[in-house]
Amino acid sequence: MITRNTRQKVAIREAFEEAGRPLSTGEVLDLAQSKVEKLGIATVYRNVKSLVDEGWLATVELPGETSRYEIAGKDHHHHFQCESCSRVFELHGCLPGLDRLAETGYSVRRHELVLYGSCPECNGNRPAR
Amino acid sequence: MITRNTRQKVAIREAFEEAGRPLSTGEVLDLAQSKVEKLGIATVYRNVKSLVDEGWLATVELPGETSRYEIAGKDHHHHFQCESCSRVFELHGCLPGLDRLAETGYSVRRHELVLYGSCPECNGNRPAR
DNA sequence: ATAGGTGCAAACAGTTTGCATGTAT
DNA sequence: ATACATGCAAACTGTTTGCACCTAT
Repeated sequence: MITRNTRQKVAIREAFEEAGRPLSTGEVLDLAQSKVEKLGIATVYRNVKSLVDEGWLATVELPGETSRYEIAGKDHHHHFQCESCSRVFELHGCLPGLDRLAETGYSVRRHELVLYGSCPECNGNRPAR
Repeated sequence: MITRNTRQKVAIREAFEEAGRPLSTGEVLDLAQSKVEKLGIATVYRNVKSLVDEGWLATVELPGETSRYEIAGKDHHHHFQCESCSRVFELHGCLPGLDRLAETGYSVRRHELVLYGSCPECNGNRPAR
């Protein structure tokens, strides 16, 4: 499928590049609306979906949370969610042996790990925002 | 709050006891409806909530999935979701050092780990259902 | 008898879709 | 020029709530 470079799609891509962390559709809307006044939520959903289809974005699913999206192509990693500001951050690396937690009979294909706590900003270390 | 032992609440508790694995509200409805014909989904939600409040159930949140609920009081553990039948199973134990994945500045309070793959039944080992 | 629970339908939030209009190409 | 994208509103799904009726105590 041919994909046009509309103002809204550019703004959405920039939102991710500038945020440097996984974003929810709501966060994308907020961030991109500062560049495209009348941006609608449906357009955010449609563009995020097409960016995922194009392989430019990857979906980040979190327990009990609305999906986040991050720029694709990164190595295997997991995420951290701040219990105070709800923002999601990328962690690096993983631990070996996680898949061994399953008993005989189960075949494990992948895993997801999420850490929760307080992010550096909410922790007191420079609330920049 | 006083809590009555209605037919529907008893049926819901039994659904969990008989299933032996975390259940979604939809699964609870299906299972409990075989005992209480006209059970409504709102009643399931209300009873599940009150069982959680009473401490009899614990909420199990999974990435990109609707919440499951399990009988409370178990030791720290994680879950397995079958990618074929979508059912969720309980794993036992955990691995040390998971929280070390966070960089300096983050304070980790807890974590969630979910393994994905194929459950024993879907794996071929006796599709009992 | 009566406070609390149930069932149904309406209300809600997040997400998706239909359609007339707008716009990259 | 025209096929694809947008914005708005309606539709959908999972969950919650209002309300008249029901029932465990």
